[in-house]
Amino acid sequence: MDIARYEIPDAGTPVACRSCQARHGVVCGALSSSQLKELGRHSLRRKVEAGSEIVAQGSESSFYSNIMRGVVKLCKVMPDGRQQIVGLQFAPDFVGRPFVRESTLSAEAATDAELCVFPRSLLDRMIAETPELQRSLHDQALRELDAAREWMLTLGRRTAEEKVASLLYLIAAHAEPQTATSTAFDLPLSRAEIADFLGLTIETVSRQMTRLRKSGVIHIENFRHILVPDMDALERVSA
Amino acid sequence: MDIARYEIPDAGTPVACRSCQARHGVVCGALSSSQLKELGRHSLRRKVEAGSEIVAQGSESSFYSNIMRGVVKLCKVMPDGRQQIVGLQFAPDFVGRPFVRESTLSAEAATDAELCVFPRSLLDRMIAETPELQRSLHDQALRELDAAREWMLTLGRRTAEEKVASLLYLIAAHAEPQTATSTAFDLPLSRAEIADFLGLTIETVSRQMTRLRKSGVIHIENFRHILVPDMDALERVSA
DNA sequence: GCTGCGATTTGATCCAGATCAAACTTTTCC
DNA sequence: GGAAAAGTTTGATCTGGATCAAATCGCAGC
Repeated sequence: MDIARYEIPDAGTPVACRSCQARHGVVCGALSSSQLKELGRHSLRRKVEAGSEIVAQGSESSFYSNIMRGVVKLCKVMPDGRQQIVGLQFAPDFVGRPFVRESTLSAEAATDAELCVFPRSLLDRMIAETPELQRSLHDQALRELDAAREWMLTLGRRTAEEKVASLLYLIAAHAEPQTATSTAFDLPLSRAEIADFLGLTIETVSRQMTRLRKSGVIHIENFRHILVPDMDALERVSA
Repeated sequence: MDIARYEIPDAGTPVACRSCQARHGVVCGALSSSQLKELGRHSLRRKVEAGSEIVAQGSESSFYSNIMRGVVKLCKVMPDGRQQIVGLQFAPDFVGRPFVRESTLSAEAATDAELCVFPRSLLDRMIAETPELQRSLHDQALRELDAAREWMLTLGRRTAEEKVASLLYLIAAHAEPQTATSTAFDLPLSRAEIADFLGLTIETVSRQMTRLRKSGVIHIENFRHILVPDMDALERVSA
């Protein structure tokens, strides 16, 4: 198999993926060392900047990726332009839809990110040969399904304030805690993206952020940097 | 393994599951005939009536099921009683959350239904031994994930009328078509359940149903029986 | 057939969040 | 360093769907 055949525009350095060889992650944690080596030979480390599309909605993708660093948003767009973010993925998640070529959603880097990109055909073969890998991907799919259903509850039944608090809580839970109770992080999403995640408008998101700030549940610095002095308090307002 | 150990209250007739032996379905289609026989020996055919709970939110379930007949709704409830239906499952879907014992949602029969119930420990062993079964369940999980994400778009970005039309379209798509364009079916959900699926109130659901009826997109008989003369028209108003 | 009850529809009013509009803040790029 | 552009906040007003209230329908039980 020749890596050039799989080269994608602006694909980055064709080096074996060190992080994969460290066996972390949904895919690489489930592979034997010879499989890791083979995957490494056909992988491209690719830096993508915030906003660039990884997979387009409606397109057929010949690639899967592992997220090495950064945040990826999964997005659905209606013909008239209405838009909904249907998932957020963090390192070391796997990006791609096994078994179906055509994507019903787009994947886009929400922050600057680093991916390990490899050909679909190769991983599909490894999935078929490696029950442990199938299990690992099955497990990720089930975790994503749990998360999606939790978000359905948020979208359908929570108020605007609860929605914003829930999203902040979700993101904070992926950041390093500062102390036992407090956490600080940079929001990976703009107000517009938050609105698209929560089924709100940017104005409503902004107003609810202000509300949370005035009530002391969060501190905001420079729009993007958030400090949560007490995670329990944030959880409480997210209902 | 003794089936009595797994007996559940009011569990129904302990007969081998004929339909499973016919190899249809997510689970049974992936098993060898000896596995089918073993699963059959430990299965209970169980009739459940509309409204009865199959798995309770927050409980630990020792059972999985296959849906033989009927519709099952997956539901999340907030401490204050707000409620969201997060999935509908039809025969021959598999019901249960592999790998995690505690359920974060409840499963409830939406219509009178018939299930094939069997012990978690047995299927977990078969999953570990049978890549084909893992694959089949992985595939169902991914289909459910696609569906969940489609509903996130509906919940977040569609209007009340589009929501109601989308749900009718979804259910109609599971019914036998009458002619090339028209379909008739009995709604498996009450107005209250529809509201809980769509993040609306029963009054809004009722008004939108009336609206769709007055515009000729659907005909309603006896509250529950729906005729869709033109599926394309219904799809159009669901945006 | 009458009665009572749950499910549904219909009507009147209210309000959370959308929309429209403008100011302000930060970043980008000459 | 300054101007334009992009992102965010704030304010005024509107509206789709919620809430409150009542009538109607269909069915189970007597």
